[in-house]
Amino acid sequence: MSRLLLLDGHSLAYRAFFALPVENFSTSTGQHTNAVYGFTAMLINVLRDEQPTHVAVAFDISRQTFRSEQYAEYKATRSATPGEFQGQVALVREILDALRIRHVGIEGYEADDVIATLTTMARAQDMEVVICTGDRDAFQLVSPQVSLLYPVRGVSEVWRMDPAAVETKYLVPPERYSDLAALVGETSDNLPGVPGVGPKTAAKWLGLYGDLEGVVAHADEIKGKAGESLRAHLPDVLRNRRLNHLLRDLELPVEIADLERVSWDREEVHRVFDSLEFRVLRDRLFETFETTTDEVSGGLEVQGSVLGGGELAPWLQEHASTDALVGLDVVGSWGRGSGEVSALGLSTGEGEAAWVDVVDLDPRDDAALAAWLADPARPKAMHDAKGPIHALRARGWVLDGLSVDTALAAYLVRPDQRSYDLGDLVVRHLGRELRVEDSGDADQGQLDFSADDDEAAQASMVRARAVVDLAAELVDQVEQTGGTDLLHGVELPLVHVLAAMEQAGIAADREALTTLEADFADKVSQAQQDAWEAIGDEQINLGSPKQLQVVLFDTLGLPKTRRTKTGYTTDAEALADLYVKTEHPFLEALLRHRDAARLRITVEGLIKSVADDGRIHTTYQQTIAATGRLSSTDPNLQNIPIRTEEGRRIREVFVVGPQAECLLSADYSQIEMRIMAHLSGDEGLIEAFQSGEDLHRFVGSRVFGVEPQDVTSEMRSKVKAMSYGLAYGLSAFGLSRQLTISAGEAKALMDEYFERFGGVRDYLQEIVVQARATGYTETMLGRRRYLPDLTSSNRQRREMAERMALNAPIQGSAADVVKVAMLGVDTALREQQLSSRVLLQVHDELVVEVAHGEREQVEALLREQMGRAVPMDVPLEVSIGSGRSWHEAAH
DNA sequence: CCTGCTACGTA
DNA sequence: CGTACGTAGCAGGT
Repeated sequence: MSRLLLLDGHSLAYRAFFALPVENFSTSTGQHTNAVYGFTAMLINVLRDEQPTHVAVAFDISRQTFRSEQYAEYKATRSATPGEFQGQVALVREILDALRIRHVGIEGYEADDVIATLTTMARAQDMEVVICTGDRDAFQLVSPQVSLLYPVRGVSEVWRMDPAAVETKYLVPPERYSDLAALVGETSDNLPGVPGVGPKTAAKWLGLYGDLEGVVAHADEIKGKAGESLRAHLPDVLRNRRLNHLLRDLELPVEIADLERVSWDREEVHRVFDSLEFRVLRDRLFETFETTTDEVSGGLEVQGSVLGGGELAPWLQEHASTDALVGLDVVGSWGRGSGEVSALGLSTGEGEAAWVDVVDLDPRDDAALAAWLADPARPKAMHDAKGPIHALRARGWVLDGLSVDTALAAYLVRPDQRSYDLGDLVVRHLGRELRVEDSGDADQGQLDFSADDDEAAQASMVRARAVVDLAAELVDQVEQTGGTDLLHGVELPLVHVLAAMEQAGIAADREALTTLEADFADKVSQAQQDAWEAIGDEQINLGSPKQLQVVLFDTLGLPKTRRTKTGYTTDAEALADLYVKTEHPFLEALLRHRDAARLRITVEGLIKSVADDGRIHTTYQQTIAATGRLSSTDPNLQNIPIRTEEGRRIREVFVVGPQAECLLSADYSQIEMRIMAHLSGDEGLIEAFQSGEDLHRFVGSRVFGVEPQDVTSEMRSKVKAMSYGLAYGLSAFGLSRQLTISAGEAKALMDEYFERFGGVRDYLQEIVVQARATGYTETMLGRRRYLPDLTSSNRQRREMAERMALNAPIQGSAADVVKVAMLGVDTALREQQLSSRVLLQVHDELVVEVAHGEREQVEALLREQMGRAVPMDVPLEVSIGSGRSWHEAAH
């Protein structure tokens, strides 16, 4: 039996809007999403519970309808749509498009008329109909084959209204509901009914005289006050009835057949849910429908088996001895620069597969495997290879010939995804499930392996197969988006460099760490004492913003700070501001406590991450930052303090290893500004860098029209803030706030800047124009970032996307340059047979551990490789320092 | 135990 | 109303 589900998009979204607190639902770009969320959650539930074969969503197009033309006051009492709701309907439509659910709206009519018409059409084909709406007018459509889901308690629950339920609630059958509503009136539509007549009286009359026509015909016979009132308001009643009657014969642009459920657009679903930051909802969507819909055509096929001792060498010979790509799945564990392999799954593109438990390898297998892994002429496809590389290496196997990493390829195609899970990619790009294709042939584990082993083996071989298939698809997509050079020339070779850096780690001075921790802990308790004392010894938790707010704004009655979602901010800037105003000693102690607590926590984290070899091995993430930068986790070594004296003490604990001579830190000076100069081609800025003059002094002299030597430090810091701000899409308002100058002064400063450096202005404008047209920005090496929000009708989202568009090519090109430099440095170290090693990358800085006697050579090599990483119209200046610790090496 | 929020460190 | 990250503790939910 076919079943049509009809939803009233506007009414449900509107209900959701009021049911879910708007402040709890917004994206990082500030888009409110409570209505979209509520609607989508409800849609998923209803689809799951009703299992419709056909679906459509009806929308009101505008408030002007034939009803408001006939009766100007129709719905006139409804208050203006809240600003936070506006725009969310468009997002609901985006979700529906992604789910491939048709939505219909007809100018001049209401969603309910569309629903009534579709109901009539579906009934003509003998379909069941389920209507989901918060509008009571639709009760008139209910019949034995047409039920209605009416949301209650916000949107968390629905009541199923069938004829019996309508009658129980309103005392009349559904076909009389409009008559009843005409008599009683509908406040929300601004349709006044008969004063003094409620549902009970109306139902009684309708029972007596059959229908509204009968009631009207016998109006004279009805006694008492109610009868009098009815006769006085008959015109209203008739008007109500005319207006609440739903039209069932609109001309619609769709037929019932068009509404049949089809598989959704996976790519689009991910994109839309990503942009709305609906993680839980996305999971629920996939969980609920993954098995019930048929958008994936099945699992993956492999013909393979568990190999025993002595079987791997011949298998490799037979299936992996050409330049055809082989998928490799490493089973094991890894992290913090090391790992362990327990098994390997392999598969050819044809699905010839094998699995081996590494303990089963005999010496011949081991040798054959080692040779195959290390052979650059035997191309391998892997997914997220860096971890597996650690695991293989720990077993003595070196990997070469990594020709595709599917995680990296997927990252280049779409760099703004939150994860590149293999299963997701398989479903998304291959339209298949990451599981074994059911062939009905259960004769896989012929040997005496346990079922668990066999299952693990099958899963691993399927992953290997998935990786080969994905590799082909993704390599194609990378090629189409111009990323092939970036993939093969930069990202793939970089995997090995990063693996080596992680494996090396950086030596830590444990004693110094312990001393620091104790030191910071003392400062924390001292500050805590002082803070508590300053508020009459009330021992509040200084780390709780909530408790702080009570003390600051209630107990102490200090002036309120900037609002946050949950109250008033207690951030350092605001507290410092309050201190200037009030000089309250609590604030000084609190700020001191914050600083010390933060440093202590950083040190504690570092202590926990010192490995047995006395070194800290971070993990670099190569597929996280949408701009192309690396990120560092567990621990993050890219945010070790440097700005304050106390913070810099932490850098003293990162030291040269016992076998090495010193640490060397090499960083690019003003790389982002140089990239801006290069990309914009601005003559003034290029001249600034070629002149060798201090950049900000040079720019300051142009902007303020004075000689470079007459640029004051105040002038210099202003243009410095502006220069950097420009790369982030800074506005005049933001500049004024940051420099605490008037908006007018900030505006004048920016105008003058752009007047002097017109190329920069033109470039920044052009980036946004270009990105809006193409949908993406590009770095110097062709790394793309897609920014669909550039055409959003929502100003906040659009402007956010514009700032991202300004920044992405600059930050991303800098990332490109540093990555190329890392490859160059790595290669040069090897070619010159040096044993010095690159240990850390901090965006524009490389930290190298220099082996004895290599300092000068390494320094020259760094200058050379970093300086000429990518040819540019301005010189890339590298500044280098060395010392026993990272702190000493800073310069 | 998980998640969102606030706060804050780096480039 | 300035981009890109990662981490930690709190608070409130499960």
